[in-house]
Amino acid sequence: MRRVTLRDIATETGFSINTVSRALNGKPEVGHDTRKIILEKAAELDYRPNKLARGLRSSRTHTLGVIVADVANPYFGGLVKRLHEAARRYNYSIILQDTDEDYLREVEAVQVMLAEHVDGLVITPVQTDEATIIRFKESRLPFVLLGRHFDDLETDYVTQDDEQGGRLATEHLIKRGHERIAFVGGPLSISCAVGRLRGYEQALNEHGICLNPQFVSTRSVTTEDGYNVGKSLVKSKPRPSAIFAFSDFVSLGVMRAIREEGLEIPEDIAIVGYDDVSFASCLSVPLTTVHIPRKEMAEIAVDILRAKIDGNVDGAKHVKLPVGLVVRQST
Amino acid sequence: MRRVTLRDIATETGFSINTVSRALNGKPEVGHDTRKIILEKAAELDYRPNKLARGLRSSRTHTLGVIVADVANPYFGGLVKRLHEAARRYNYSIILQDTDEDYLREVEAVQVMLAEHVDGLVITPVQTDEATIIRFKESRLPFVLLGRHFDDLETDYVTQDDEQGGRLATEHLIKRGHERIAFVGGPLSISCAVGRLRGYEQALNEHGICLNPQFVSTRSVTTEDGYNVGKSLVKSKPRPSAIFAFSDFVSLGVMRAIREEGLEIPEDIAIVGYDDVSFASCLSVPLTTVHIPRKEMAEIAVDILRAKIDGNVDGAKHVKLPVGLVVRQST
DNA sequence: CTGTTAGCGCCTTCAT
DNA sequence: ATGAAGGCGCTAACAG
Repeated sequence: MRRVTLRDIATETGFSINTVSRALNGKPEVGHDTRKIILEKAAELDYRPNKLARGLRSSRTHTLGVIVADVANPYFGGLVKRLHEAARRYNYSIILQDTDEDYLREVEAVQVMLAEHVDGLVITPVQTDEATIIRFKESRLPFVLLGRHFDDLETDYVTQDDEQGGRLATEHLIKRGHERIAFVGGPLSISCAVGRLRGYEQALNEHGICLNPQFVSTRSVTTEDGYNVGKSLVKSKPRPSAIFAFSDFVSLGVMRAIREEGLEIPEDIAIVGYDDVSFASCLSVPLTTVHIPRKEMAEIAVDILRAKIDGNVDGAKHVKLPVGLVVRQST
Repeated sequence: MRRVTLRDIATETGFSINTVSRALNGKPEVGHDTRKIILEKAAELDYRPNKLARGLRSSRTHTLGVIVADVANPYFGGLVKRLHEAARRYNYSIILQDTDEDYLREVEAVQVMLAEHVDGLVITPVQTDEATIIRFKESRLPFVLLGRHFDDLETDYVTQDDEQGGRLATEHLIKRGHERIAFVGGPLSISCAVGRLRGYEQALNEHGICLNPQFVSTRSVTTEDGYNVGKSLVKSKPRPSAIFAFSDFVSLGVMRAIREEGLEIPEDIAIVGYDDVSFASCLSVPLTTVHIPRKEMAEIAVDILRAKIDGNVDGAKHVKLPVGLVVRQST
């Protein structure tokens, strides 16, 4: 029950392997009848090309590498899903590597991708430094950063507009009448954290609210972090009347801290998250959050890669997509 | 800036391509010094084998296929993460396909995996029928079902013990003094749904509680479903004092329905979920739920696959791992 | 111990 | 419009 190869079709139809190959690849220089016969036989035998052989020959594997920090996190999971969808449309397969937020793993993942001869690479780093990225550029493997970028590095990237997101969230709270708005941010080594903080500051500024340093922290990534920071915020005096959190996961922690103090959301403290992760709408108090256009981001990333793979490059592409505020009941 | 090949190392060291290959592959029949020279040169040149060529030659790609229903769902995301970890340990790469719970996509995914020449396949189907699976067996590609199985099909599988899970959850509620325990189950086309229902029935039986058909439904998969079923349960008279839901996602919906009626968890209605998804512990009322040993499941699945790939087979393996109850504040 | 020979399945010349 | 030859990079078989 061996695999069907070009040779099989060749012997069965009487043509040469070559003609068969050409017919199957839709080359123009094949006789009409010949092509028909060959295609029929191929279908009959359920021929499927051997990607390995093809890849070896053409040095194209029709495979994209995807490196993410944590697939178990629905934020990345969603991204991976979209990437897969986009890639599928062009018959690209996806090789996945999870770095578990670990820098060494990321380096390793890159090596694997190189060994796999992926045609292109999407990488969604979270907290790595630039070294990996620089190494990339040297490897000449087409790649694009997703959801994060480095200001001082000339690479292609597709991100959400975090400044806008920060502004949207903060302005929304201001419009609801809040002035004591706390910012439970992420570490500033993450580019999105910086953008969101800037947006927050801008919004306060524009509305003549001065920033209270006590209300600003930049070290939360997990729910746990959110809980801890939330705890101290809730106990501070005066306490904030609203909180803008780095992510929906961080929000979960903050919400819990708020509730543990016997306070109500949004009556006592309003809260806005970020990411619009799947469960955000399902919480007991559905979470107001910033929606990231993951689908578009994934599609654009794949398009950029395809262009680079096909050699249609005209300088690095920098795409920053607008985000949207999803107002639910936590504000 | 071409890739380094065996030939490069061969010419530079003066040995034949072959010897180089053997040295690099750790074959015993290579001289000590020779090996040393070759390894050094390989390191110096930063040689990395071409997986395509290797795969073509040896018909082993050192790649595992993973087909899941929805990576964006943290349940599957977690599974994928674990699979990746397990595979990584043996230097297997992972090709991912997301079926989006769609049967046709699943069929397509299998084709892709075949074309990719993966060495083995892990498949985590949700609601497909057996046709895909049967087709597999014919393709002679080593595969293992994860988290689900078919009673009447002789295949390898690794699952959690859903009957036990159903029993654990129900017994826990009974011990807490509940008698009016509702079951918000999943469609019985999903094997886990069947197991959980059986466990539920058994537990009730053993404790002499008779099953109230009004309290049993089997059609919830999403949070939305949970919400709808929850709504009607909450309004029924007498209403249940506890609810055992098919999954944590379904629980979210049920919890929301409960709250909307102005009832408290767990005081008015206790609730137990299933899956122990990442956010279950972070909810305002942390969810009591059944923990599935995903890590072990993933590891065993990979081990089974490795054995099959290496031809060490001794009949289909059926592994059913015990689950555990994680008691939190929703009960 | 090491080298030679022979493909894996495909595609790209070049010839016919 | 078709065929023959060569090779992508690697490994397995057989010599020496």
